[in-house]
Amino acid sequence: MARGKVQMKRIENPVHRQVTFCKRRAGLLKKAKELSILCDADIGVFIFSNHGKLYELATNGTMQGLIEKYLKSTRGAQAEPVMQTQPLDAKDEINMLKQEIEILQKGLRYMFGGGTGTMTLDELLVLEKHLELWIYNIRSTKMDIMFQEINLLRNKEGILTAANKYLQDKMEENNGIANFGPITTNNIECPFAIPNEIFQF
Amino acid sequence: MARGKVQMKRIENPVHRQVTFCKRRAGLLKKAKELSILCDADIGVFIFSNHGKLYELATNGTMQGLIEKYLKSTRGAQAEPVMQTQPLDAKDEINMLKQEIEILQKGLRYMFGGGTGTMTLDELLVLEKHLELWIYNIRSTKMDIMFQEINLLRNKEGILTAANKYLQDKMEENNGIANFGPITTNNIECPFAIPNEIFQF
DNA sequence: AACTATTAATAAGG
DNA sequence: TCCTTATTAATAGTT
Repeated sequence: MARGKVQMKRIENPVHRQVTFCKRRAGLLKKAKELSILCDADIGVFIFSNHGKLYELATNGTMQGLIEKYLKSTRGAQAEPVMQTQPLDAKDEINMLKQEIEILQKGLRYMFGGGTGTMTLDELLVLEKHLELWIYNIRSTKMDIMFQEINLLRNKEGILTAANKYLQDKMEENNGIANFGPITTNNIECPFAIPNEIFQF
Repeated sequence: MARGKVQMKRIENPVHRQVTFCKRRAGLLKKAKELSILCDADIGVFIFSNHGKLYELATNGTMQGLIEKYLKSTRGAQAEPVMQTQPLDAKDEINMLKQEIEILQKGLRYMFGGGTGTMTLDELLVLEKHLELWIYNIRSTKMDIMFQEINLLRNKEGILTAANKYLQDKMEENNGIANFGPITTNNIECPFAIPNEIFQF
């Protein structure tokens, strides 16, 4: 805007480009601040130079708060995850769960591995939607199997206790002499009594 | 910048303010685009009007991609979550896990509840760091308790089976007549044989 | 929305 | 990188 009109294309001279970058960057951030003040707007700007250096401005609160606000205001335009409606047999379900675990673990690697994964934000949003359902399914399956096991063992306990009592009665009936007391397992504490709440997670 | 200097403060006249907002918003986005083109920079701008309407510009790719890049470039300056190093007794551990579950559930409400929660991004980052450890702890505790239960029930089974055999031997010894066959529970299938892999999740 | 007087931004040069 | 200055671009107030 001075000493000659500027062509709207990349400045090839690197020194020239760097100078212009500094000047116009300052101008842009100033303009953003002014707009924010004059018109009571909430503005976020971030600029990555061609060498990857970040310059940012958040006019109100933090950039993170602004990004949250931005993401919130753009939610809902996202594709709904496709729901599985058909019932599956146990083997298919286990395979499905395993596959979901793989995807989930990919997600976890992304989230906790410092960005070394390659998931896109879109993938992450789908993952987000599926996560709760996956956890629920996996928990349900695990709990079902374990409770089934526990109930079977309790049934065995009942059968054996009954058999025990029957044999003892028979012996008393036949001999009239009981040479030992009744055998029970009631003195063994069952940890299930304590932490039932934990299974609600 | 014309017909009089403008005071750098909020324009109180709403009509005036709205007009200025439109003009300067267009100017700001134009400047951002020009800077991006001239200097080969990657720029994201988002503007929330005082009525919450969003105007955005992402010069290269999508805003989501830019936000990812932004978040990635600002990671590492975050505070490390404080790790618990002292061993805890079972009750404390359960309480800790419960508390962590509450925070986790708060996080889940935030992530899946459409933003009705009030977690900040900082909270979410801490949550992120803790999540993997929490899940591991919760799983370990649950598995420990359930395996404990299962082992106790198996012990009971063993005790009762032994008692059973002892009583039967005694009866045969005393009577010389066994009026029924041995009682076992071996015909009851145990589902644990099938899906052991699922517990590795 | 269009116009235009005026200010603000900035390209080139030092 | 900062200062200066000629010139262009943005825009405040008006119609």
